[in-house]
Amino acid sequence: MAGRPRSFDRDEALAAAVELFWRVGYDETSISMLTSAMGVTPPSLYAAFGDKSTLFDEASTLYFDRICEGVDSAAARPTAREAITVMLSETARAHTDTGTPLGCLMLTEPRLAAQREAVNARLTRRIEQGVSDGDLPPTIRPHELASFLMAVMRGMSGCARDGGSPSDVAAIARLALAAIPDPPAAT
Amino acid sequence: MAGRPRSFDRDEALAAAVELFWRVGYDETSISMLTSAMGVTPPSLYAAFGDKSTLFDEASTLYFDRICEGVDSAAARPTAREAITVMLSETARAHTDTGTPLGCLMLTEPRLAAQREAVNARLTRRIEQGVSDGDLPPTIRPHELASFLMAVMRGMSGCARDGGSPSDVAAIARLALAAIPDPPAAT
DNA sequence: TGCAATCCATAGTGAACGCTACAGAAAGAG
DNA sequence: CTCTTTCTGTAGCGTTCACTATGGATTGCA
Repeated sequence: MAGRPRSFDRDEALAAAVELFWRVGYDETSISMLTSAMGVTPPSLYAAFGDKSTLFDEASTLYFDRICEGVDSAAARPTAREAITVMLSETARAHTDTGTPLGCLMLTEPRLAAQREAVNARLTRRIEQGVSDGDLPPTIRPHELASFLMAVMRGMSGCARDGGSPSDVAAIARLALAAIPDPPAAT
Repeated sequence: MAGRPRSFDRDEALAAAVELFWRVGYDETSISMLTSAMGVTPPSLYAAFGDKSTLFDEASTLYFDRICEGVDSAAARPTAREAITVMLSETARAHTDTGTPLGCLMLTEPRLAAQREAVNARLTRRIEQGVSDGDLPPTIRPHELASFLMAVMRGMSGCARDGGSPSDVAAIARLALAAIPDPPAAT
């Protein structure tokens, strides 16, 4: 019932897989690249994580959870405008962080459309809240604004991956803010 | 000196390659997929177009030329704001055109960063012209606005590929226009 | 009709892919 | 110690990859 314990740290290996998928993408990442980066032989990898697709699911879910923390943290700001401002500037910073791969795995990987849709939904709800709080004008359509912000962040990710400087990416975020109308001044 | 003429139309075969690369992407497109789509056997493909990378260069250049026609056509509008409006709405329409693959090859394919940079440069020049014409305020930085618009269009491409409806994509374009400031009214 | 040139179809190259069978090594349980 | 269980390393499975050698088919030209 006991058996030999595994000789590697599963969490560390998974973190290495996240970094690799993030930097290279799913299709371009081979099993041999994964075993090298994770410090594990193929049979150990398959025993611990299943096949490549299952491993990617787990890795991308781990990544997604971190994204959601950032989204929730930004959404906790008192006004929707502040929430959006924080989200965009934090996105600009993260996408050009030299300590991680450039851009965003969730916004880049074609097969993660469901994650994007989930973030879009959270963003939509926060914007709806902002409308009912009166810090966004009632004329806006929350889902459309959320989709616009998702599009901008995806564009920021692509700009970062193309070698755009942190200030280039931050400028995109700053200009996007100009698209968000102020509410009519309540007297 | 004469020799047997080729039995396929080179332009038609190249157009099929463009469609396939556009729909599937460079890495995910195999030679066998290309030979099927183009109606050509591998030796004929290699004789007519060189290797896969060379074929992609030719196909993406053909695609790029069509993009540039659209950009130039939009840029010919009398004001920069009109030019941008046309460019965004035409992009929204093209990215969801059911007669072609969804999204944009140039904005999607990682190795086409040079083409994106070229479009960004054209856009920057048109915006500079708009500033000097007085139909954009002198406070804007042309390169930043161009990068913002590129980011939005890339986001529109991703939205379309994720299954966003034409009206979803068009809404992104419409909201982006709100980010462009009016010039101070010249009396 | 024969020659030279060019293209096409079959078939297969070596390499890399995702994945796994197998046997030995390392742990707890008795 | 032995037994059982689980992990590890080697080595290789079948498939697909990009790409090409070879030989026959089809043309223009003499």
